[in-house]
Amino acid sequence: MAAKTVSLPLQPLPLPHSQPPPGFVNSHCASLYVGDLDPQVTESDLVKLFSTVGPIASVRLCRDISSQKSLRYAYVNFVHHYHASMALARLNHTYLKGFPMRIMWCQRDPLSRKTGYGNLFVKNLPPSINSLQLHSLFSRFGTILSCKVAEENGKSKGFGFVQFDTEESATSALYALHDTVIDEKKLYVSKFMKKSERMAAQEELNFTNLYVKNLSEDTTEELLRDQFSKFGKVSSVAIMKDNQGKSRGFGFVNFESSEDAKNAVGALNGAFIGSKYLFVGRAQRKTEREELLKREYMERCNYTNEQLKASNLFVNNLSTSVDDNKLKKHFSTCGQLTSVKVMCLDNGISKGFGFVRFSNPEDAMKALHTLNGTTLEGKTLYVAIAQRKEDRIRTLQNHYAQFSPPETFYNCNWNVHPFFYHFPPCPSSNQLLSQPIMYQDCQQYPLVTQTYHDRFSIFVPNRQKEWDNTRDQVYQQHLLKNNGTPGGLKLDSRKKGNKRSGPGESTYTGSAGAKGGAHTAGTSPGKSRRNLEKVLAENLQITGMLLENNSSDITKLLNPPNALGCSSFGGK
DNA sequence: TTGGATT
Repeated sequence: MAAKTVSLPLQPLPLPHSQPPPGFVNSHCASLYVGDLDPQVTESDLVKLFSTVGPIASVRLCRDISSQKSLRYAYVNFVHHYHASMALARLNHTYLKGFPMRIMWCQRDPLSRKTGYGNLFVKNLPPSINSLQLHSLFSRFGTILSCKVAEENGKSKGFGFVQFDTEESATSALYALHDTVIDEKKLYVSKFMKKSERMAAQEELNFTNLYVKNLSEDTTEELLRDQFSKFGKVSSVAIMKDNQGKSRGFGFVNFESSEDAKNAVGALNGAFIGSKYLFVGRAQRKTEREELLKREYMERCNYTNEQLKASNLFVNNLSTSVDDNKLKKHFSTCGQLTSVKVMCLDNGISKGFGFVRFSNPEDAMKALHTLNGTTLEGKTLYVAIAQRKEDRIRTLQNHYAQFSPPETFYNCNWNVHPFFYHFPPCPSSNQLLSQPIMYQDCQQYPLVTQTYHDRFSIFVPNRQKEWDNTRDQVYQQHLLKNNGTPGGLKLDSRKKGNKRSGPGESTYTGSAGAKGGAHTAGTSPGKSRRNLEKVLAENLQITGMLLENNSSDITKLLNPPNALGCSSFGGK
């Protein structure tokens, strides 16, 4: 059946050391998972092959309990971690009885396999790329846990999988390698999605049935039909009613065409109909809704409260033209959203800020890092981890307590430096709640480094220059107004003391210091951005080479010698 | 052309 022949090594490999060298990788794990085995592979085949690398403690080939047929995977337990590590480097993707083995560190916790964390799907691979080459191509972006090209009868099926140990590595690889041309084929790289998830995504694109809520009591099915028919042929309208025949405030409108349904969502979601603002969105099937709720619940169970908090983002400086849908569109590029809300006044006009909740904190962090400072409808977005109201009040009160000058500061008639205008004079909790501020504290999120800047600057790190320029302009205008003097301050020594403790002074120092803080902190957006840029730059070079060179050069490029200078055992 | 694992 398989085109390739048995490929046991012809002679035992030379062992560079019988014992792990001092200071070698800290892990004690010496167990490997060996998958995708030929069904004919036996325990003795595995022992024979793996013991060429180092002493083996045990091998277990998993078999069906009743038929005793091989389940095509095994555990190989070495005596030493070092030899396990070496076997992984030398034998992964090599052929045993015609099948390339997929070797991984033994990972008993199925979570990463089940969730698809860091997992990519790659398709449109040229037939020349096998698992080892795919591994080489992706390995520059991080640590690969598992990688394979799907094969049938020894021939590539043109697609494969690469799972990294972090989402960050996977995202870097995706951005860098998607659309790269190899052997005249343009790679397609995406996040791995289970079939059910893809079907659901497809369904989301092709829906015809709409869920309509927030209906006023007097809204009739006829009125709804009238409104929705403006966008295309409506096949049914139903408002849900209670036992007394009273509207339950929600219903369904089904269109004949999915395009019309989408247009209706765009136009009528948020529209004022009857005496209320409608919510209009894709109707979910009952099972789908139940599944979603169940999944959300399960996902929440896998995260700590602190991480869950970090799935919700606060988005400020929204244009009044941005509604829930536009916000959703802008943020859904970073992952699956579970809710989007632009906060509005009673008259439906946007308050200029909103909240975006992702299904997981990783996607929320990606959005925070990639979308903070981006432009939407002409305005520069400010994105931060959302805080609960009570946390925000506490943070702000602490903030003001630290920086507020004595009461006399507010009562005097100084010509105050314009930097001070950032601060309202009376931080009562009512006032704190009445308007959004530019900054929400990140201290609750465990993965974000705490710096002075993180806690106290009201300025967005990667917009720092723009902010500084704006403030300089404000200050210049201020100077002009005051005949070129910095406000004509007449300070006695007491007042100078006050000024030094004033909020504007502290903020200015804090934000200036933040430039260093934001770019040197271990997990800061600055570093992440730099890494990504580096990776992209490297890839551009590689892509350039791939485009220019012929296939033999490409093979060399994709198939560098592995850790021990040995590319594989035969097979090909 | 979208995966996976019982020592």
